[in-house]
Amino acid sequence: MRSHQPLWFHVDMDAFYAAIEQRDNPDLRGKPVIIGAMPGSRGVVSTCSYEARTFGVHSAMPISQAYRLCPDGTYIRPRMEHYSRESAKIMEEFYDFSPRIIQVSIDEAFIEMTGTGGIFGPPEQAAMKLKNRIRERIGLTITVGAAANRLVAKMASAYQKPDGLTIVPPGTEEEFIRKLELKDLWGVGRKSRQRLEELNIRTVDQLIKIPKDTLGTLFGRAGGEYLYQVCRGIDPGIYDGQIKSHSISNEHTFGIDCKDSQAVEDTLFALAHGIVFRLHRENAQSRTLVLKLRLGDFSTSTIQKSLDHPIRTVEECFDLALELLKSKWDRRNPIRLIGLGFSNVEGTEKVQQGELFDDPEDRRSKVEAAVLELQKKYGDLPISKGRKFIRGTDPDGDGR
DNA sequence: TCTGGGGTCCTAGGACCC
DNA sequence: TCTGGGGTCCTAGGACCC
Repeated sequence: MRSHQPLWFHVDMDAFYAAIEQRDNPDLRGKPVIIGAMPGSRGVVSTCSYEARTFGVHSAMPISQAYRLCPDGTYIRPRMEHYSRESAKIMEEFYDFSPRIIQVSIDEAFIEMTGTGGIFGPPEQAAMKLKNRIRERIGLTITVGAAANRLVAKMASAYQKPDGLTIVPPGTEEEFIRKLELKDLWGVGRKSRQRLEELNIRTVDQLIKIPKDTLGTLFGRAGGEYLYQVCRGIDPGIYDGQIKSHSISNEHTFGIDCKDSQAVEDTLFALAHGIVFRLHRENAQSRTLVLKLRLGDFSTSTIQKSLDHPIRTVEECFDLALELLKSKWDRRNPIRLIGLGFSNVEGTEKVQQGELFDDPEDRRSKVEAAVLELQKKYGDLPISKGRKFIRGTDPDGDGR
């Protein structure tokens, strides 16, 4: 069997949420469409159409600012379920081109095209077939980057958008990357760029000249190694599917900063409910709970606690969350955002059945499994009801 | 400008054990 | 009495990505 030159495509859907809304509603085509929070509320732009971008609007921009720049735009709340279904349809199409798909977000995926030349032709041809397929069957445009590894394919897809195609032939990686700005390097954000600028490094050319040891001293061992590789087009192994740990979290930003303990606790309960039920749904478990607080001045802190056993019930999770809240919040400081999450989430294979017996928490856990079944049947119960419901079925009858 | 919500990965310090 | 190195786990914070 002959060996093949590795070939990866990175596919990015163009202005995905906005493009779906424009496809579904012809009145919106050719117009600025902004998906995200509603003007007047706290929140940001999630995605916007290319027409909106000509006004200077972009992702992650505060919605208030977007509204000032583009008051006549159409503002739409995201319809995530709809977008997820469209995303799944697109992924299905990708499987006709290769069995190796790595979906990295709702609107992005890697496709390994190594050895498919005999079927789809050279990279240009294969990419055009893929783009045509998605346009014809889904009605959306995509941008494709092609290279010998995922890191360069990813940066190639960002090079020309929308409806773009950039191919970086093997051996020309460094030449391609030299055309980019530092901010275009994947994994180099605002802070790293600032630090590089302090050192008078403003271009990729300048970065390539810095010895690996020096980068290590400046950015830490892992950070230095990463920078050394990324500017040379060497893939350190991004998205290799090796997920070491996993976390599940929910957070909520109050419309107005909140110092009403009852309101804060109610929100905390809803968050606990959300993450515990997701844990059950994923058949997973965790011993570590993380509470996140963001105050009125936007300062953010977290506090976490690990137990010697998995947290399995909403009650246990909520009680622990309250304990963390009490230790971190002095009640005079209004809260902007409160978040709750599990970290170090693992699959439940490791649970020893024996230790579940005679455990009072286990009965609660079973009650919650039953509630989960009901929710599957009848849809999500309102959270406020959920709190009463679960407390009302308290198997210990101790009123907690 | 006035900043969502969901994540992953890394660092550094401290506790504890051998 | 003062001293070391390594490993593992936990915690808090921060950079970055979509």
